[in-house]
Amino acid sequence: MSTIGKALSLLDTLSRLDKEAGLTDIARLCALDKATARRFLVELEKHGFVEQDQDTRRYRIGSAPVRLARVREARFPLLRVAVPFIKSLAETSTETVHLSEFSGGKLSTIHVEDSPRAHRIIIDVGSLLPFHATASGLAFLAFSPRSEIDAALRKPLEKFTDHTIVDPQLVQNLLDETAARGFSISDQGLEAGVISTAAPIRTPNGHPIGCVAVAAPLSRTTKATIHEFGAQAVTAANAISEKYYGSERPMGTSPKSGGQIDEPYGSFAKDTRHRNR
Amino acid sequence: MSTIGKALSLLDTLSRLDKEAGLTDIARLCALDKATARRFLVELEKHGFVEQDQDTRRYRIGSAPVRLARVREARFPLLRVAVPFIKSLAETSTETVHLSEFSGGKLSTIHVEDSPRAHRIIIDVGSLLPFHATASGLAFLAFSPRSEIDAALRKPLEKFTDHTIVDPQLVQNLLDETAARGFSISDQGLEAGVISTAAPIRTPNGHPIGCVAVAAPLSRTTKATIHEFGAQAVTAANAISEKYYGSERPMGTSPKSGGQIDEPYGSFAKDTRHRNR
DNA sequence: CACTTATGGTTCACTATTTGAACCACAGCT
DNA sequence: AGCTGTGGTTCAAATAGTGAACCATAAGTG
Repeated sequence: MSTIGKALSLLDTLSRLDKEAGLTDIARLCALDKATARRFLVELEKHGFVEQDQDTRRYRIGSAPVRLARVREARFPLLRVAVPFIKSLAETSTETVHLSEFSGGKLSTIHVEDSPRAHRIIIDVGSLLPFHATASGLAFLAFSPRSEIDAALRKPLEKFTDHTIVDPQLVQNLLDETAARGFSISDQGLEAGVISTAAPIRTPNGHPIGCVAVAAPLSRTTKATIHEFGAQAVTAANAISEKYYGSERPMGTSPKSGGQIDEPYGSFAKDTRHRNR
Repeated sequence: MSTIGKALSLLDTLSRLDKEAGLTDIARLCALDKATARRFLVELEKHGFVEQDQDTRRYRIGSAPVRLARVREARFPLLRVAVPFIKSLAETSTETVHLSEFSGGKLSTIHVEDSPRAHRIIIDVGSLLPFHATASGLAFLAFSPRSEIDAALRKPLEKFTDHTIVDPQLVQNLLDETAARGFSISDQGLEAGVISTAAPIRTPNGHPIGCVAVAAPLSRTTKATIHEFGAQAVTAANAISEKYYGSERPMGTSPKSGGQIDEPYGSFAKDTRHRNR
């Protein structure tokens, strides 16, 4: 792997820790030499990607990503576009709704709106969503090209609960169902007692970039409510896709396929949403 | 320079462009070989730091920084802490107020609240603030260690307007005044007809991390109003510093800007690091 | 229609950068 | 004192990075 790749992996690892970390820990977690880890950290620090606490000598994510994120969001405001829809969906569903984005080969949670109920599902911003065991992962894969599906299913599939489906063929069946239905369902795939449903946010040419997902305690859901949440997730995800790619692009792109998406079931040409804010 | 440094500089350069860029342009702007630029871009893309438009083949900032920024902000919410103060200051001053952060050797604008007036100063998020020619730069330097001041003043100082002060000794005088007063004043240093005043946000041990600045049209300001804005900037900056580094308690009260100018130097109690989760 | 001049992308011999075992300095413990 | 844990540094050995020259394609241009 290239030096750049290693340094960026270090950054990634550091960002997934839930506290600031010392040099030795970072080196161990990244499987790097201490000297190497330090050179990386120094270099990353020069550019503001990490910073070292003056007192504790520990390292944390720096402020450079904040600037980059703002630059990206200024031109490409996924969060800004998506959050109102996520909020609205959380209100109407009264369940926890979260938004994920595909980045660096992984699907990460980038926003969460908690359910207003006392008994609710808690999801952390930044958490990773395994493809085979979460509704978001299934929804993302179901609309991805074959090559990506195959690549994901070739890896060993971790069994998180008694209900996690780890047989690639059975996962493939779920993906087929998802593609046909427009939204995925994960019944306790990652966490016992939690059922989720998700729909993909996609580029104008149909490539998914993330998902909208609703997570609820299994105990208070029925097949009907889950399907209702799924349909709402599709509506929200489509609305986000449209807003995100629709009016936003001053640069001349996609001369063809001027807005039509080759979706699997003809649901969302313009305004077939069930509810909207 | 290390490979990592070069790659991160590329990322920085790409982020400062105001449109997506092609391979050749990127290579030229970064003074890199085309092959090298491409290898960097591919590597950065693998980790989500850039992405390539499928249609135009141009590159833009990817979504990985968005995730990193959220992780940082979750533990280190400068924007979340600062924005209410900036807003409040923009209201009471009726002038444009902006927030800058030091990162990677440079001072960048990370938030702007526009003046409500028709005649107002426009500042872009992401813009760089030269140390000798802006109120923010002066305020930042004035509270930095000698070594950093010397390093900044050793470089050639660009003359942006007829009023820009480029003599290192004269800049040093401004810094001394700023340190004594607690806030800086830049009279048309970067842009003719614009006067600004700024105060530093600082760590508990006094090291500046960014600035709060007020920018107004010269035509409607007097010495008295500028000093009033300066005092208000100090109040806001100190309040932000305190809240940012002070307790881990989430925001309770709304910002009050009615206080006096507290002692501007080294007034923060040492504090143990905050925890998370 | 051949020619030019852009573009993005690739190759591979050469060489500069990265690597890591061993090192130091310091701090807290026993 | 000695031990064991930090963070941080060194330098010969080896690996990873480099870039001139290359290809393929597309859009002009006479």
